[in-house]
Amino acid sequence: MKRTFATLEDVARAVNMSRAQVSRALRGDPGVREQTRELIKAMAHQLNYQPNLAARSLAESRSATVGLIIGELSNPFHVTQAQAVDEELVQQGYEPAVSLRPINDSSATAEAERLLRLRASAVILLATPHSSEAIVEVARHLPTVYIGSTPAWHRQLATVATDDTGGVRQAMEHLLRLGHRRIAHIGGGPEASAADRTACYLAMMHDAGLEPRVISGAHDAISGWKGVGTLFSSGPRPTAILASNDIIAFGALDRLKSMGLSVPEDVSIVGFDDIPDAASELFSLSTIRQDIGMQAALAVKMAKSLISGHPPTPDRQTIPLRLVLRRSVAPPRAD
Amino acid sequence: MKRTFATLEDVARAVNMSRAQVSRALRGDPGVREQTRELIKAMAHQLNYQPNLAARSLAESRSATVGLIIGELSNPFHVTQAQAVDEELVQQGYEPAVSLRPINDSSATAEAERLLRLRASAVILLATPHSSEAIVEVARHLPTVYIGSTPAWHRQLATVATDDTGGVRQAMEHLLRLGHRRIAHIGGGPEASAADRTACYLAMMHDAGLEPRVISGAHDAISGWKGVGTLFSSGPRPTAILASNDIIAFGALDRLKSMGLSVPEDVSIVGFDDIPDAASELFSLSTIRQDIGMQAALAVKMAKSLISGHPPTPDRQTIPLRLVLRRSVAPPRAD
DNA sequence: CTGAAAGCGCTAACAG
DNA sequence: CTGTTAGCGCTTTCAG
Repeated sequence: MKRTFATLEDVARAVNMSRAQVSRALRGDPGVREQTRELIKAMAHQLNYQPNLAARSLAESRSATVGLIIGELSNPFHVTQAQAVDEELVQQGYEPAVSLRPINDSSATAEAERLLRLRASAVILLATPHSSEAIVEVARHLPTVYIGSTPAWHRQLATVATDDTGGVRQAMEHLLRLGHRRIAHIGGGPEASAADRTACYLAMMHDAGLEPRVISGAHDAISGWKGVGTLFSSGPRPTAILASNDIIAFGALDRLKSMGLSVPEDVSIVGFDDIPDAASELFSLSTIRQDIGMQAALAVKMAKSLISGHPPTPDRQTIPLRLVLRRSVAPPRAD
Repeated sequence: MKRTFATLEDVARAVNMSRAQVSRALRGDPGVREQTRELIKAMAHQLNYQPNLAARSLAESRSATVGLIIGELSNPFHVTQAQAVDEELVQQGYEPAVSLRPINDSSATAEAERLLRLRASAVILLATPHSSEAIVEVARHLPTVYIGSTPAWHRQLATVATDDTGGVRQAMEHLLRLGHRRIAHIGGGPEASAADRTACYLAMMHDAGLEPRVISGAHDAISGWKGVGTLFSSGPRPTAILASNDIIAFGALDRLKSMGLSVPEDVSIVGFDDIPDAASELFSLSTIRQDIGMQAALAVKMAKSLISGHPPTPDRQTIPLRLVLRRSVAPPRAD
């Protein structure tokens, strides 16, 4: 079953021309008579010619491959982000090399070396690895764009950061303006994004002269579920909950419903990320939207600069966020 | 910033030997003195040598690349499946080329050609594309393993099928044995897997002399949510619901809770797939487990046969399913 | 066990 | 506009 492919040589012979000319014609190089190009293209098609990308990158001694490493595949936000970056990469003529293997601080080097073997010209890191050291370690190997909240610097590294603080601020201001006073927060794990959100929540509560209430968990549904359990089992009941991400919010929403509480009448709730399901009738979750398309476009643009050897300036850009209001938020019940 | 890499030549020169021998040593070819190999390896490491995979596959005129195309990235089941296949592929020495772009019947050819350019030696299709024609179309291009329920045949195609019927049968038998009589079904879309599940449900209800009740939707949460709305707004209330997959079940569960109904006291519910969240406290969903590891291993094994030119026999194997009982199922309330 | 030589399929630099 | 000539970095005979 070993198939053999048509080569440039085959096409060249068939049209009685040189390999070089065929190559030029097929790649859209200007120096080819239009008529010739048509002929060549037709023959290539007829012979079922597909360029051998390995040969090409060997000859060009560079490759269009850009690695794409995804944080948590179990997090729909990361998956959506990955799709956006992938699409942008393809659009810009790159060949994404996606890795589904979870990468942690210690496997980062191994993954980078894998990309080196593929002669990837850059890598885009989605919210992973967690530590700045590990991020820098990757950047030491090849041009790197990191999308996430962890601060890290290296001459071969550019960062697309999320304005976690600005996002939380918008959400909190809205809740406060509506009259909420007992606002609780269910936080994510130790990653920078979660930590930043929690820190901003605390600061805002403090500034408003209110008593903060933080439940810490991870960026998953069960944390939201448990968090609500804890929040409503003792102490004053919150009238609003700020979740560190949408998944937590979903878990929280679920628990509230099974406790017979309704949203937003009894409790308002705000998430973070605006993942696809947030807009669904099922949740109709107010949340802080991350503009994934903008992130992706910026990340690829930065990768391009890095590849060309001109690190982008600034090497860290922050994408603004905005609050999207849906049915999960209302003024507190007058009581 | 154009980095240049150490080549085999560089290492060879450094140890005063030929490229050929260095190549052999590094790849673990037997014909090398152990001491020499050590020396070479050390030098390669010191020079930070990373083999150029493009050059290798060009020289070998074959590549270790295997494409992996994922059905719906928004479906956690598919994502988990993809990770399992990816891991198995790596374990077997292949280089997965994952595609995040959604593939439909018409883009199938384009995607196959992309893989051809990469000289991928095979492709693994996860529940996509939907039609047998499109699946066969891919197989016409390169050795293909399809994991899913759509029946399709081609000499270069092997299938890992799910025993949808067996799975539904187990679930239904269990519900019937517990005494449920009003069992409703919320179905998925037109794909083969969903259709097979629905067909089996209908057959089982018929055999038991019971009145079937089918709500059709898609394999997403909102379908479950809406389905429950419909089921409980008119007609006799079901005591059990068989969902075509776990996501539908989650949506259903959610709606039931907000309607003040409790699971399993008021309604039992069974899903399909056993995605990671099903086991969570949050849902504790009884479901039909697909053994993802077994699927992945079989798929890669089949790919291997196909690549070596010996199509596996049989070319379609079915993975058995089993019912996993959790808290979402109980006997019907005596009324 | 080791080396020399011949490509794999493509692009690039230089002539016409 | 088109052809010729060199490689890109690696594996693979085929000789020693």
